Amino acid sequence: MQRVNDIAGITLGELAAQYQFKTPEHLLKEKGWPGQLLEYVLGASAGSKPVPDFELLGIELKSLPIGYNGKPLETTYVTTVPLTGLTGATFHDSNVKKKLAHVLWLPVLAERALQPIDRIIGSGFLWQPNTDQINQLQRDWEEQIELIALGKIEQISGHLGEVMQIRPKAANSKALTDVIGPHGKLTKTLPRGFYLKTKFTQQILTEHFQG
DNA sequence: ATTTGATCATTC
DNA sequence: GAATGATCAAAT
Repeated sequence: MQRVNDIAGITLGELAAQYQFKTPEHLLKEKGWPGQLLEYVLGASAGSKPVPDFELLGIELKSLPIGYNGKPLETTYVTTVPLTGLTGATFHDSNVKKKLAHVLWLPVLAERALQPIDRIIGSGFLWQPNTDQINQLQRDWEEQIELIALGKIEQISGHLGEVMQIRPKAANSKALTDVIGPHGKLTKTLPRGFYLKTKFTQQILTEHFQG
C-alpha cells in the first residue's frame, strides 16, 4: 500500500519513464498496457497465470478507468465463464468469488481525450465485498450459469445481470470454444467472460471515498 | 489454444 | 451518452 500511495497523483507516462517501461501512443493495439505497467511497478506476479496477482497475499489488482466525473468509464473484466462441466458447480466454489474475495482497486483518470501517458493514477485501496455485494454477485452468477448449464447460452447477452454481466471475451468474433448445447451435447460458441457493470464498481468507489 | 491485461467501436 | 459486442498483445 505504501507503493500504491507513492504513485498516486502521477501520470502513467511518468511512472513508465521511471521504470523504463514502454509507452504506446494509443491503446488501439495494447489495450492491457495500463494494467501491465501497474502490475510491474507494484510487484504483482507477472504473466497470465490463473492465480491472484499478488499470489502470497491472495489479492487481485484491478485498474479502474474513471472519467472527470469520477465515474467508471468501462466495465471490469473478472474472469472467464466456465461453459462445460457445470454439474454441481456453485457460486461458493466459483472463480468469480475467488477473484473478488480481495481486490486492490486502482482508479486511473482515463478520459479518452487523454493520451495514455497523460492519464493520472488515483488513490488505490483494498476492498472486500460486503454481504449485500456477495449476494448480488451470487444471484447474477447463478442466473446466468444456470442458463449455460441448460444449454441456453445463446439466450445470454450483456443486458442480463444486475451487477455482473456475461459478454464475449475472445480474439475475435470467429473464435470458438466448447459449450453445453441445447440437447446436452457439446457444441461450439464464442468464449465469454464475466464483467462487473459500472453501476457496481461505481458503488465500490462511492462507499470508499464517501462512505 | 487459452487466460489475463483491458479498451475499442458499433449499436441501442 | 451508455451499454453491448468485438477486438488486440503478452504470457503460458
